[in-house]
Amino acid sequence: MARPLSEEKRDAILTAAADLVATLGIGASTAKIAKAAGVAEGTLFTYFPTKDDLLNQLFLEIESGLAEVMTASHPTTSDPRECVRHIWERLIDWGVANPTWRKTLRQLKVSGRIRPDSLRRFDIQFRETRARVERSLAGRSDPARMPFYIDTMLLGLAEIAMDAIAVNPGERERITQAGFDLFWKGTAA
Amino acid sequence: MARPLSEEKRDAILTAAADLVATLGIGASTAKIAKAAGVAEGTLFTYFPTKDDLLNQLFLEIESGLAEVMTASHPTTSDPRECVRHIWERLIDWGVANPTWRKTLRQLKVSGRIRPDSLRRFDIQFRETRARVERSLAGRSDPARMPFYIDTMLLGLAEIAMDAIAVNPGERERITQAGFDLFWKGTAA
Amino acid sequence: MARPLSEEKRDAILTAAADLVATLGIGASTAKIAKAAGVAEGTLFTYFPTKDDLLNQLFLEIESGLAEVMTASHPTTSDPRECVRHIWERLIDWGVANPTWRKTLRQLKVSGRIRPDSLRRFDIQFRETRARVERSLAGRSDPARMPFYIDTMLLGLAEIAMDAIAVNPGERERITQAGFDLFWKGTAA
Amino acid sequence: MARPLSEEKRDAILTAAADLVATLGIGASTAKIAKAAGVAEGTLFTYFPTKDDLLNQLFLEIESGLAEVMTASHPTTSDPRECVRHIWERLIDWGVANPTWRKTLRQLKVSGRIRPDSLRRFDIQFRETRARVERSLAGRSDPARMPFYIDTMLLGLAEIAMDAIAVNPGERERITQAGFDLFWKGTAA
DNA sequence: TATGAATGAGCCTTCATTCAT
DNA sequence: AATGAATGAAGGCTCATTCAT
Repeated sequence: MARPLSEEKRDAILTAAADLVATLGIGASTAKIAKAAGVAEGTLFTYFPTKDDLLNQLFLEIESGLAEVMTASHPTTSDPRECVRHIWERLIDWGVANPTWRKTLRQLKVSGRIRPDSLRRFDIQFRETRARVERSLAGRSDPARMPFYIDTMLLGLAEIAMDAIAVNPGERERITQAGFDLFWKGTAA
Repeated sequence: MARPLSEEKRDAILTAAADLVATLGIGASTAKIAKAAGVAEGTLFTYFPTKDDLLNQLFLEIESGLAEVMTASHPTTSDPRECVRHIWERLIDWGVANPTWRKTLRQLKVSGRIRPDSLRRFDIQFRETRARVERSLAGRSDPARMPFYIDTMLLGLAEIAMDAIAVNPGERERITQAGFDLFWKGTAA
Repeated sequence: MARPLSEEKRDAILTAAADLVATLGIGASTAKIAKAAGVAEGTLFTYFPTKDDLLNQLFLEIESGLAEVMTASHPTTSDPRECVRHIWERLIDWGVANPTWRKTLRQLKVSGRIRPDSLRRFDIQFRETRARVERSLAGRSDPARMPFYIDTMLLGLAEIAMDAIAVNPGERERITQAGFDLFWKGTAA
Repeated sequence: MARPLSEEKRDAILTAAADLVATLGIGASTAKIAKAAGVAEGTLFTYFPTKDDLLNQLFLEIESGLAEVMTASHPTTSDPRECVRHIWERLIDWGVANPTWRKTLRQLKVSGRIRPDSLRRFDIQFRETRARVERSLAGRSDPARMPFYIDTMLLGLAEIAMDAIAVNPGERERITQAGFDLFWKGTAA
């Protein structure tokens, strides 16, 4: 009757990893992560058999959080523009509220150590939001370009906007607005 | 009067570094880089005193190449749209022609090891192109948003487009077009 | 609760270090020391975070041993001359018994890598012996010269004598005697 | 008809080596020494085929200087005590005037890289001075102990005194006096 | 399960020496 | 003779992972 793995410790490790990866890149050592999490070096490996596993779980955890934010709140209006705008703002809110996670995410994406299936998982979680955006753009955007606009550009633009806000927090409102306008006008047929 | 530093070797090191950083990230070891460049481990350090120096030079070299491409060719028409389109296409061309350099650049940017002055150097080299874009957008874009459009969005969008093309080379034409349209329409007042 | 640090290994490392430093100087590599101690290269650093730390601990360990020898045995007589002589002989005994430690000590002293607080620690350990010598010289030596005689000359002379014995082991008795006479007569008022 | 070796460069290298060895120990790199001497890295090796050769030459050069100082000046009196005292003071003078050389010498002696024949050479140069001391001690010191007093103790004591002065320059007079007294009284029969 | 000591490959850098110029 | 680029073997230290406790 072995002691069960502690959710608490798992989270502590993940949080510590996020912090250190954001700061130091994926080169952050497992030893440092363990210490920051308040667990022993070896304990980390009972929760994540491999550093790669830890990194992948971290990716999943963060992307889940982001997807959740998207799914959690629905716009009250049925106006297409307002609907996309609502999503856009949730995206920006998330980025502003979680600067560390964003940095971590960037490091992870660039690291080449996130497995294809980890990447795919995100698409699934994002599916519902995606559908809402698609409905909102329907009729006013070239249907052939829809995947490009939604899968490639929407998140890409949001990231750029978040970066800009990170550098210039005082401009948050204006950047959010300008970014959204660019997307909305740019995707019109 | 002794053997002069060899431009050839310097370039070989830089090229090898670009290849390996693109593949392995900035964790690519100096030993591997030296071997790939066909020089002794120690030789790398007579050309670049430090790994950080190597990384910064690499950044500078790549950004210079990009800036040069922008500056080298001028549009024939004076039509503003065509002028920006010309620049946009040079950007995409460069990205498609140098996929390794793009990957390297991303790794370097995210690494936190590029010195501020290296980053600033790029702004200077890009200044002329920037001015041309500014002139082209003048009158049709909100002046207050100009810096955001040019400094933040133009290159950002181009990068997203390049990524999309890298994943889907057959769609090059359509992505290039769609990306440009998004920018051009999106930046209208 | 994990495997405890092993006193045994620590000592093996220290002993190996002493041997190699005596022979090769402080340039002796940590790799060689680890191998000689029968532990992995990395293990050395779990016992001594830094080569400098190893060197300082080594210094402390050796000086402690020496100080202990001084403190451990007390002369039976209260005759001042015999008292100093007793100390002098303990000193020489120690040197003869531990030729490697003496060589190591010399290397360490000359290396410039022993921290001031490591040096000071010895003074403290030596304090009791020092007091005994001071009492023995009292009355027959110039009080103003006392610190010079005890702190500077006593140990210095002993070292010279030990060196001479090391070169000429057969002369041990005579050198010991001659050295002591030199000190005793030389410090008379 | 090749260019002859330049005495000047040789000296510059030797001087630079002395400085750096004093500061850094024999670990001082040939590259640093060459740079400090104002010559190219390779040039050092046309003057000294090997680092060991350089170190041995350095030793010889410094010991020669010291021996020369001893031989150069003769005491005016024929009083034995004054004669030894004169020598003792030359020794101390030299040490105080050349702190760097003393440090260098200590490093070299301890390094184990000075060849036996280099060591022997000094004995020869010192022979004349030695004879003078021997004559001065004759009659008042135990003849059997003469070699110990002169070869071992005289220079050893002088070194200790020099060290003490180095630490406490203001006490120069007193230390010189106390050291000499110790030697003189201590060597009486 | 939790701990942290143990491991040895690998990392960046330095170095004495050689050799093309 | 003088120069300094080229070399590859160390050097000190870090790391992901294993395993005794």
